[in-house]
Amino acid sequence: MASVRAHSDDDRIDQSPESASDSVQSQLTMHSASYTGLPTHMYPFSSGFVPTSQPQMRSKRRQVKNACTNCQKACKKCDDARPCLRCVKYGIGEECVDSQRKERKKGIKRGPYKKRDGKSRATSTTEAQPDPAPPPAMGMSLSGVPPAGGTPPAASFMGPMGYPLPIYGPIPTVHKPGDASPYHPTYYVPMQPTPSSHPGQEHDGQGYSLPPPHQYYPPYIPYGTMPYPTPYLVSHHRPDMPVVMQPHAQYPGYPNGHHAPYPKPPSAGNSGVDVTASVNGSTRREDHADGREAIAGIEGRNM
DNA sequence: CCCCTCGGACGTTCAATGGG
DNA sequence: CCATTGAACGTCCGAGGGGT
Repeated sequence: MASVRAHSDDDRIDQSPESASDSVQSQLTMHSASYTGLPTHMYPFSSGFVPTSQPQMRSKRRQVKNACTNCQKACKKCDDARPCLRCVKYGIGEECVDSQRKERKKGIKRGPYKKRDGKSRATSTTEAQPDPAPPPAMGMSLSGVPPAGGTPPAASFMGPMGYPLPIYGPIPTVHKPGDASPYHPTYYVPMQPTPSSHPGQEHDGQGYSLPPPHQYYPPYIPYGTMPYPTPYLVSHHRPDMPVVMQPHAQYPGYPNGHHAPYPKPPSAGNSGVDVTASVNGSTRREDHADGREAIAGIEGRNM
């Protein structure tokens, strides 16, 4: 997941230098400390948080379990929320549905496994860190206590994105594939911009510009008190998308049912939201009768 | 300059395999 | 049975090119 990169213009919220268009930052994704317990979100720290003595390292890229169909088509970053941020931005929240996953092949024969080179019993996934001082991927432990050993994390008590842990919200439960799409209301409590988080920083997960505090401090809602449908009424509280959504009725269906041009997202000038991305219909992949042929293109590509 | 396209790097999942 | 392996499958970064 994800991180944020500051941009000189306030609207960029993406962590990647990628086109502003799809710079829909998926902070939600990185928030859910779900999948493996400890989130391995990407680029968690602004360079300001990373000791300069250490080479800037990218933490692992974090992926959502299941991108929505729109993001999948666009090969763009999605998040766990539905509608995802990108769809919300393009006003196609109602079309934001999980993509369908192929079933994995079975019965594939495999050759004999390579022998381990005799050393560690580290598993492939829990590989013993050869690095004595592994990068502070999280810069924290779940307990909020800085991990023992190694270099002191740059932001020991910060959750991903630098949100202080105690108010970071609940640790979502792990869901297995097939479970109903979990939704955990996520409360975004913005960190204070740091002097070091300046525009243009790459993959630092922090440097986005923040709207005035009154715009991005979400109301505190105790976990569990928000009814499930809420996400459809109130957009995810996040500093970069302080958008109050209307019920789906807000989104007019496409004429003929599909593939009309996405509405252009509101202009950056008036919302502080990333809107540099226009989704202009003719080129949207939804018109994917061509180009990457929508899903077909994806399948064809065999990504 | 902005935005879209898409190749390919990278992450995740999980069946097959191997060892205790 | 469980740990490990490794390939299938998925996500999405980011370069490059077209459009405005």
